[in-house]
Amino acid sequence: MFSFSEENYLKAVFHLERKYKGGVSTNALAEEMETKASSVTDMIRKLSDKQLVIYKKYQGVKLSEKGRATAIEVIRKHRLWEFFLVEKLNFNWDEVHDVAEQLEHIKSEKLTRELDKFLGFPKRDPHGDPIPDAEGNFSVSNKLLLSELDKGQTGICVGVKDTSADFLRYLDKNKIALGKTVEVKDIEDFDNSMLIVIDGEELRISQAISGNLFIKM
Amino acid sequence: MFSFSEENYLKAVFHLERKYKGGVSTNALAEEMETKASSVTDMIRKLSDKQLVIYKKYQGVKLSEKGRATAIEVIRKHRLWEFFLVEKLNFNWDEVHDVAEQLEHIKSEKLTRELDKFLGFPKRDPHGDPIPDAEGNFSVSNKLLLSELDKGQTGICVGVKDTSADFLRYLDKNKIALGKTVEVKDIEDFDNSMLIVIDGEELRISQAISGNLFIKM
DNA sequence: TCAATTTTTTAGATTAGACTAAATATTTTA
DNA sequence: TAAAATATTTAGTCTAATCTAAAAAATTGA
Ligand SMILES: [Mn+2]
Ligand SMILES: [Mn+2]
Ligand SMILES: [Mn+2]
Ligand SMILES: [Mn+2]
Repeated sequence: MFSFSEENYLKAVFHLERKYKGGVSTNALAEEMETKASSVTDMIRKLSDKQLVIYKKYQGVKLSEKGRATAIEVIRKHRLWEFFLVEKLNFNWDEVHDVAEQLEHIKSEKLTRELDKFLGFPKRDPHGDPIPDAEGNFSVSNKLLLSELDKGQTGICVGVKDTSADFLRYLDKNKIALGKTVEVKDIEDFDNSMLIVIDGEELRISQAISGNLFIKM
Repeated sequence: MFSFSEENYLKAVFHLERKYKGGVSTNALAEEMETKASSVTDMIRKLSDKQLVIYKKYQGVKLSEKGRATAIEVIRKHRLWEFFLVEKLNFNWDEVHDVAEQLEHIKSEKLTRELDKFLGFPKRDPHGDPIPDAEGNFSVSNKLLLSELDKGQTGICVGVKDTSADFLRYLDKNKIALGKTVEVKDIEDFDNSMLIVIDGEELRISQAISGNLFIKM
């Protein structure tokens, strides 16, 4: 059907559309894909010819319905595999991304459907991101960043914005995990660092941390 | 590490070495890979440059130790994934090959190791072929073809030579499965067809069938 | 508003892997 | 043992996906 590269571009456009509502720019896409703008222009043309994106020169791209469905299907597979790796194969949540980047391109409807069933139709991946169902539907919960909480407020960790291994291992090291309750004890005006309580233990975290942890109140 | 194409060629050389002991010819490889001899020559050069095969012009190829280890690793993954699909995801044995052809190229040592463990270190894939262990070791049992049995002899089905969906579905339809006992009731001289007994039922099979079913006595 | 800066596209190359057609080497057979 | 047949390699082309450098369009801001 589509090449790995085409699928990766579609996924990138999908993720960037949240931020760039009026159309995703060539440069934004080049940065996301870690490639050159000229390469992006080439690929955009190709995706446009295949009716996967809507493109007018110098105006950026948007996903077509077909492009969006394809992107969501790839994301569904990525997250299902991440769930599989953590739940069944003893992977830690900081180890799954690169493998899922490969597995998301395996083409087999039956495989995806049966994997989903085998895993019990999970709703969220190990990083708290929603897993689209077979029809491409997924919940967008109204979570907020820990950094947006005020002193005295309490919430539950439900996801991470940054999914880098470094950040995830920091969280592991400090016993911060999805599902746990955090309370904002104090906020330092100077650097916006926070004193939080988690598992009854006090912990001081920088804004680099609180700005990458999703909370539900 | 290596491209999908390189891995597929190595696998093909590995399988063909059984038949062509003195070196696998360009044409044999071209047929196995369903490609042209000229493409094979190109790839052989590349594999030779990478020290994966031993090659002298016009003399065919053999795997180097490094090439053999790589081929075995790919075959290990292929068969582990086939086992996974049948045992955990409700695939039938005639549906697994194409998906395994994709999955065998996923690069992650941890994934292979943990999948193996998760599956309970299986020794054989759904078609009766041995699954190499993490060190690349696997048993080569001395099975023979059903067509080699004489009238009156009995054996257990342990594998299939042809793994095409058509053949496997024929076996399913006729209740022939690995592990079952077959008895050769009669052999027709004219066309070598056999009258066999399986599950207490008589069945007449052509040589196309008996020549593709492995038996252990 | 128009020159400078930034963004995007175009032009031209490169690499992997495949193909066709032609050349050359090897093997078979008369 | 020399044609004939077959197998293999070489030469040249093609496509997908990438790159660099240059050109062109859009945006910014003095
Ligand atoms: Mn991921
Ligand atoms: Mn994830
Ligand atoms: Mn197979
Ligand atoms: Mn198999």
